Amino acid sequence: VFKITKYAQELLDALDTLDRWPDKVRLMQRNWIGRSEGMLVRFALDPSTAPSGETELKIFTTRHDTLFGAKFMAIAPDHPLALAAAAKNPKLAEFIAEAKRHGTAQEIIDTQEKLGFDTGIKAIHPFDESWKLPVYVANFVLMEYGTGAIFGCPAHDQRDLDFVTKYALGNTPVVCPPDTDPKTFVITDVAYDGDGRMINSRFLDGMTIEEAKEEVAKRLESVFLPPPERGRSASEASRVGVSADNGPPPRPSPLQGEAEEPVGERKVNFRLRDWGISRQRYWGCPIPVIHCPKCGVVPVPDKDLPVVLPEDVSFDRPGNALDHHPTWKHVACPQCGGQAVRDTDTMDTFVDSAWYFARFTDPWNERAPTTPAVANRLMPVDQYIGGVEHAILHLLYSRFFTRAMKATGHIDMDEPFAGMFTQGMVVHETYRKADGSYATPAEVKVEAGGNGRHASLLDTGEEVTIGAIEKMSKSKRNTVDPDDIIDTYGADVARWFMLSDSPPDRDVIWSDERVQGASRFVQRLWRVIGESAEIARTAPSERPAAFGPEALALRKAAHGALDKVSSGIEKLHFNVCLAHIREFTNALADTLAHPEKPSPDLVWAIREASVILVQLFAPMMPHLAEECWGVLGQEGLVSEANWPKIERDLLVEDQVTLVVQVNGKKRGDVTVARNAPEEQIKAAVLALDAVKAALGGKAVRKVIVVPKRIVNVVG
RNA sequence: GCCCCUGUGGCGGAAUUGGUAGACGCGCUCGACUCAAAAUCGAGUUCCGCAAGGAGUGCUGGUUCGAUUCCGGCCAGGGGCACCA
Repeated sequence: VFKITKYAQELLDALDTLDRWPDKVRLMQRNWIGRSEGMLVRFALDPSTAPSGETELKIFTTRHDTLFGAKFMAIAPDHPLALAAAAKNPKLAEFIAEAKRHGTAQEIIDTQEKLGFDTGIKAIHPFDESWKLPVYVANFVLMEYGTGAIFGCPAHDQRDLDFVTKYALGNTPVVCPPDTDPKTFVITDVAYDGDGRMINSRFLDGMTIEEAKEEVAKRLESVFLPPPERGRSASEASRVGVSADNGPPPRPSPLQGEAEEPVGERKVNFRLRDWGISRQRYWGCPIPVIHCPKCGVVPVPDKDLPVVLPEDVSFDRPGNALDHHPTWKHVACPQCGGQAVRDTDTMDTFVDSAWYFARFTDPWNERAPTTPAVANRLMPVDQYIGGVEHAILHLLYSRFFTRAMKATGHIDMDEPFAGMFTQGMVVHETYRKADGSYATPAEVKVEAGGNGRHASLLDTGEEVTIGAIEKMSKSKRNTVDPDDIIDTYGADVARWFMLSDSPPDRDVIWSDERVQGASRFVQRLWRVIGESAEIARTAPSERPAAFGPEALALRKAAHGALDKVSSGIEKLHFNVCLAHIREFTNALADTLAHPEKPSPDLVWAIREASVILVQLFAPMMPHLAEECWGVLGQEGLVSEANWPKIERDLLVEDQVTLVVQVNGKKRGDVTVARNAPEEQIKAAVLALDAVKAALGGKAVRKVIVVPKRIVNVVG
């Protein structure tokens, strides 16, 4: 077991430092760690009812403000007190066995009734020794969380309310919602968990929930009782109740022994549980431990590490193949040399994935898992990419493991992944035949008819219905074969399609029609580059001193695209980048379409543009790009070329077109010099016929000029 | 049940974070080329309207000169956790 819970707070706090992680993933981890602030409260037991001398019941609560709404206590079926009581009560034992049988099944939990069994044990309210609460064993209380025991406050907890309704224990509201008369406020079948003021709660009355929590915590922390082992009488316990209504909280008296413990203590509880790493299966790293009948559990000495799995295993029997292996597990004990056996459990494969990235920084190190100097230089991972399915376990374990490796000196950092990105899946629509069975995309022909799309089987022509778009799976038969894709379209088309069709964090729908669109674009690119290369051959080697309007327009398109794609890639906005590349390709193709013989400056611009174009799509379509690079007569490989330099002055326009609105509605536009003074812009706008018409003779109240964007005339 | 995210044309999706909604593409329509088809090229394509014009980013209120963007309330779809006290 790895004590990941020791790091719960730290793993939670550090989430705030991971500013390049998706909020969604951080939130999921936060919920998984599940911190809640509450109190541990010791309820004394009425000794005459305790099954075997128990003196108290310790519970965890986050709603200590509602202590005066308590109606019962409930303990988990496997709580020690429940087991002690069951030992003397066969009916209770039966109830516990029944509750455990249902225990874990997911679906059942939703529908399962809240059942309880009254043990006959009575707990004493910490603020009133005369107030006795029945202790139930209840099927909805979990031993794994908190102390496995709760106090039930039906008015403000739905589960408790459901429970109480069944066993007729009643409820007392202790928090009154704002703007509600406490005298008429009652709880019937919906518990109130909102904000409000305390009622029916003696010294807490009138306080807010927060104030009440604080008051209860202060009082319970300052009352001491002997620890449970020593045992004590109910009258001793009654000291807790000394705090009379509205009286000051009692102080610990000097008479009380040092060993005494407070009745209540503030406690932070986590949902996160420790990480049990043992698995009874072959596929995992063996746990490097040897069990010796004389020496007990002995770790495998460093010199014998790593423990290697046997390769001659058979899986013809159910159970653990390692355990069945005839020789592997038998070894000499490293301490006494006697006969001993290896642990045949292997580690959870999440253990391996929790630090492989650190190993990758120096996989040649034969002596140690990492070479700290190298790992510290290369880590953390700048950009980690994976599916959301790993948002919690793998990523949390990796964060924990990195901290553990810091503690053991294998790496000197806390967080393994500086940037994190969760990409979507490739999904596909499904096709269902009349008999309900699925057809694969390869068997189906999809046609777009007048009223929507239709699908039919290729061989028989049978109509099939187009079903939901789902994650590709064998059972739904909605998979496409990568080999077929590469044979038909090539890998570059597949890449281009997947990048262009959806933002990378969303699922991409594999659609043959759209893939054909990508394929057409690839053909077009090849033609455009071919034509450009033809012209570019005559380009002057010297950069022209001046550019004509057409050359200038092309250069602006090239550097504009370069600018947008460069920044888009950084932000992982690949689909938008690809749209800009297409736009730029269209601009280049338009220039090439002119029949006249281009002037030298335009030829030079065409060569510049086509080189930039190839470089822009090279990250997405490396094969095509290298071919084009060669066609353009460029040296070496695009993949090794420097990213082109943006000429920023080409991005600045001398003239800007401002949209003109009247009362927020677009009525026209006006083109002015980039730095035109506001007064000049206003005059130009008010002179527009469209503006005059829209105003309909009304006086202008205000003109709002947003530089380089918009002018709004308010009439 | 609790928490979170997302709703934009027939479809996938853009929109410099409050400033021309629909970039780019798929599909569709028309045209050119062709005996014909495919491919290619050109034009069009949010809706209503012949048009002028009007409406429009799930619905509904609000803030603002101006809202897909911000705020409140609903509705729908998806995801996470799930008897967590």
